[in-house]
Amino acid sequence: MTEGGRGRRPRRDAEANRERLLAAAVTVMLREGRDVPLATIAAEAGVGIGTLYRRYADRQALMHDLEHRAYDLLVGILAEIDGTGGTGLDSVGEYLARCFAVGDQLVLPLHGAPPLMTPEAVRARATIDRRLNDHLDRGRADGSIRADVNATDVIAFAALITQPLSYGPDWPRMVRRQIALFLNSLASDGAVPGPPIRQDDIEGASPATPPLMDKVPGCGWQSRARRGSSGAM
Amino acid sequence: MTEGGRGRRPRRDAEANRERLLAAAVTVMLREGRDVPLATIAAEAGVGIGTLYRRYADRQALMHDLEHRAYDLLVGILAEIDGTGGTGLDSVGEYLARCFAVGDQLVLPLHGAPPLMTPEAVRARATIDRRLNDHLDRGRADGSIRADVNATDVIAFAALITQPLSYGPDWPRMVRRQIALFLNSLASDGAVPGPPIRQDDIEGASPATPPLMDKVPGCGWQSRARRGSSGAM
DNA sequence: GGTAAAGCGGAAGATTTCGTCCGCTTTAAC
DNA sequence: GTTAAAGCGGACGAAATCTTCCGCTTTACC
Repeated sequence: MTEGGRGRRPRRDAEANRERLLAAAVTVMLREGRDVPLATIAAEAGVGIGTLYRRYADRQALMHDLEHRAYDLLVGILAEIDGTGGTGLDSVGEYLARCFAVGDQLVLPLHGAPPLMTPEAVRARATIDRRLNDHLDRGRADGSIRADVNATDVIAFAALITQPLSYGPDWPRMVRRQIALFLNSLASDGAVPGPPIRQDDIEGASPATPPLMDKVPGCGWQSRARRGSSGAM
Repeated sequence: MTEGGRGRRPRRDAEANRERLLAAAVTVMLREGRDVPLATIAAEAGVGIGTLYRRYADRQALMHDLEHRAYDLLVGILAEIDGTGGTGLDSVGEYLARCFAVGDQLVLPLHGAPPLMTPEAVRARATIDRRLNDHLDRGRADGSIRADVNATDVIAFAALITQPLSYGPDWPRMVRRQIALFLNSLASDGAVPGPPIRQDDIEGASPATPPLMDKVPGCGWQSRARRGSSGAM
């Protein structure tokens, strides 16, 4: 921002600890669920609880940082795929497969809470939408993808398959089948009812009575403290 | 069980309170997330915290009862559909639409924790699998459904779309599109890679490193107390 | 090396939630 | 109406988690 070149350079260990905290958060939450005590995360990272609180004001701040990292991951995947050849459908399939592969990393911050609205997050989502639409356009041009689906449909499907479900050891195979069925649909020519939904429809809209888990900013996502502090807000 | 006809009949208000507790649990969890204090649920139900604890030993017991109720709901939906006419594909579509419609009720107990293994739960899942396969068979006979998909594929998809996501007010429309795309695939004749997965594969398997959220019996699902009591188990 | 600022760690107090306990109320049976 | 058992409610002690605070350590710069 307006940091200028004035102050002293930040300490190297500080940045390292930040990385370690994020990685530890994923590891521990994968193991014990999203509600692990922050102390457990700090311990996994090998730092004191004070260090965690220095970096992140509360649980929510940590989750937000994880969400940013998740978007980086997705944008990175799309960048890699851009280089690959194949039809538009191939690219979409590759994207979905890779999303699922890194799902554990995404699912923690990305699901269960309303999308983050920071400039970076909004920009990342726009980028993902644009790149996916490019692939879809290419697919329509090369005849591998039907006309009436768009990036939002792909993103919605990706959101579904990257969620944490516990259906046992066969789950990955089951999801692969779901992906195959989805790609099948992209290639077929049946009609999808209703108008396509564009990213702007979602991005602009108010959170409006989401189905679950986000009264104010989050549920399990925000610190359990100060739950009832502001009443009806 | 071996209750016999011996003892006094249970009080009517006791059963009423039980219903009220289950309904309140859904309401409140929908509003504040799965981790609401049990006291909040009791308050919503209009009973004392003591009454809740009389009925349910801990949070997990309550969740299990909710899960049973969720299975009842699904079996009920299938029973209703059996009467309906239409192709096999129509029936599957109707099932998915109704699953999504009652998704809020299902999603609380059914997702995020490994499937319940009580006799009733196992039987309910078997019933659901059987009924869905019947519809699929009928669909294959009437030509509306391809050969290489089975009930497990439908159940997996249903599990995906009934999850709690917060993608704003357009989410229902987006899911309807996903359902349409899925039905499209059922009707098309592309090949799904890999062998179909049968219900037995899942039911019999050990929980085996599920992707998230179930170290021992649950995470947010079990009481937060006694978390670290038994060490490595 | 010396110095000052930044970062670190963990103990301690505050807060929230759990889960029990026991006296009071309601119900079913007579 | 009476009685005894079952059910109810909420205060209370225990336990877990959050969050702050401050003395000690490490780093960047000279």
